[in-house]
Amino acid sequence: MPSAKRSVEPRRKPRQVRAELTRDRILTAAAHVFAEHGYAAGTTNRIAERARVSIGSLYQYFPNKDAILAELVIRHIDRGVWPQADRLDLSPGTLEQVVRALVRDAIDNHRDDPQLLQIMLQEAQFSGEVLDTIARHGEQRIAQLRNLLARHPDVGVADLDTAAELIVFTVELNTHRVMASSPTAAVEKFETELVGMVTRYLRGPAYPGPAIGHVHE
Amino acid sequence: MPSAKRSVEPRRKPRQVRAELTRDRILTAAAHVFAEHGYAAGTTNRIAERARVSIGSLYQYFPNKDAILAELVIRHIDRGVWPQADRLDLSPGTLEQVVRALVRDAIDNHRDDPQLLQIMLQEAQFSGEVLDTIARHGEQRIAQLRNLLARHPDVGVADLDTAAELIVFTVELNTHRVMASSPTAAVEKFETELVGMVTRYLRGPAYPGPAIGHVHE
DNA sequence: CACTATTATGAGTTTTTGCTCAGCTATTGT
DNA sequence: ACAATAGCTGAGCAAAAACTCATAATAGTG
Repeated sequence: MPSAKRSVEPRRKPRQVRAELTRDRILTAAAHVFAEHGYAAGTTNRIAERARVSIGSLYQYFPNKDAILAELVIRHIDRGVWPQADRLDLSPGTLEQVVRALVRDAIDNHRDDPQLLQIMLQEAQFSGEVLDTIARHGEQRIAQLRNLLARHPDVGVADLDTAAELIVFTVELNTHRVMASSPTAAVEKFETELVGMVTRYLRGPAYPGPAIGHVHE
Repeated sequence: MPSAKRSVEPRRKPRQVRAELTRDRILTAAAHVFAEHGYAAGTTNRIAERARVSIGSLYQYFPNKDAILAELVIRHIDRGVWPQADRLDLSPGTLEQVVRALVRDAIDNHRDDPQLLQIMLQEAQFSGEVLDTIARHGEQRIAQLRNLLARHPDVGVADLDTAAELIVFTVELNTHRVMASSPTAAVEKFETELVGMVTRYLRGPAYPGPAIGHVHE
C-alpha cells in the first residue's frame, strides 16, 4: 500500500544521458513487474533485477517504492490521455460518431497494459499530489464530455452532469474489463454494443413501449 | 497476494460458544481491516489487535492469512448474493421494472462494504475452490439475465450474450463506484439514470435521429 | 593524463510481518 | 472440588522485503 511517505523527489537528478537511461530502464521494468506480480509482490529487488540494475541504483533515483508507482501514474496521465477531446469538440458529427470516438479512445488507452492501469488505480492511496492529479483528470474528462453533450442537438437526457459521469465511468470500466480478459475478437462486438447503449441512452427517453408513439418528455 | 497454500481448514474447531464468538470477532475485524488497508497492508497483527484478540488466537482458527480472506469470500457469497434472481424470472413485468430490480439488487449487495468486495474480487488469486466459486457465480448471473432477456417481449438487442455481459458488469461496476464514493443523496439520481440507460439499450435500436419516425431493424 | 563529478554496485542493515509455542486461564463434566 | 479439556496469550522466531553506504567504475574537463 502506497502510504504518505515523505518526498517523491528523486535523490539524484540525472546529469548524463547514461543516468537518464537507467532511470527509464527502472521505470519500464517496474511497469512490467507491477503488472505481472501486483504492487505488493512487485519487490524493488525484482524491479532492479529486471532492469539489470543494482538496487543501489534504483534507490538513487527513487526515494522509495511508492515514488516509482507515483511516477508511473504521472507518466501515464501525461502521455496520451484523451487526446481526441479537442477534435471531438470541434467537429462533433453524429451522436453515434462522438460516442464511438469516446469508446475508441478508451480502448486505445488500454492497449498498452491494462493490468498496470488496474493496479495504479486501485493502489491509488497516494498522498496529495498524485491522488489529486488522478482526481482532477477524472473530473476534467467528465467536464469535457458534459460540455460536448450540452452543445449537441441530439442529446435528450435531463441530467447532463449525472449522465456525463455515468458515461465516462461506464466506458472506462467496461473497456478495462474487456481489454483485461477478453480475446481481441470480442473487442469489436463489445465496442458495437457499448456504443449502442450509450448512444441510445443519450438520445433521450424513448417510447414507454414499442409501437405506441412519440412522447414528449 | 493470496497463493495456493496448503489447508484451508482451521486448526481448532470451536466447541464452546466463546470460541465461536472469537472466530466471528476475528472475521469481522478482518473485513474492516482489509477494507481499510487493502489485503497486503492488512496485517494479521492488525486484525488481531482490532478484534481484541491475541495473535495466537487468530492462528488457532485460521491456518494462514489467505484462509481468512477465503472465508470472507465464501461467507459473502453464501449470504444474500443475487437473492432476487428467481423472483425476477417469475414475474418479469415491464422491462424497466426488471432492470430496476437488477440495479436495486446490486445496490443492496454493496451496502455493507464495497471496499471489501473490491478487494475480494481483485485479490482472488485463490486456489481452486474459492476462485471457482466466484467465477461460476459471475457466469451464473450473466446466464440468468440472458435467459430472462430472451423471454422478455420488449427486448430488441441483437446479441443477447454480449448484452447480458455488458449489463451485468455495467450495473455492478457503476454501483460499486457510486456506493464507494458518493453520498447517499446521489444514489437515487444515479439509480434513475442507470436504469434509464440500460432500459433504453435493451429496447433496441431507436430512430436514426429524433422526430424522424419509426424504423424497422 | 590528472583530477573531479557523476553514476553504478551489492553485501549488509533495518524493518516488517506471517506465524509458533510454551505456558496460562476459563469452562465443563463428574 | 478437581481434573481434564478447551480456549487464550504474547514474546519472539524466521523469512522476506525495503532500504543504506562504502567502494568501484565511468564520464566529463582542462
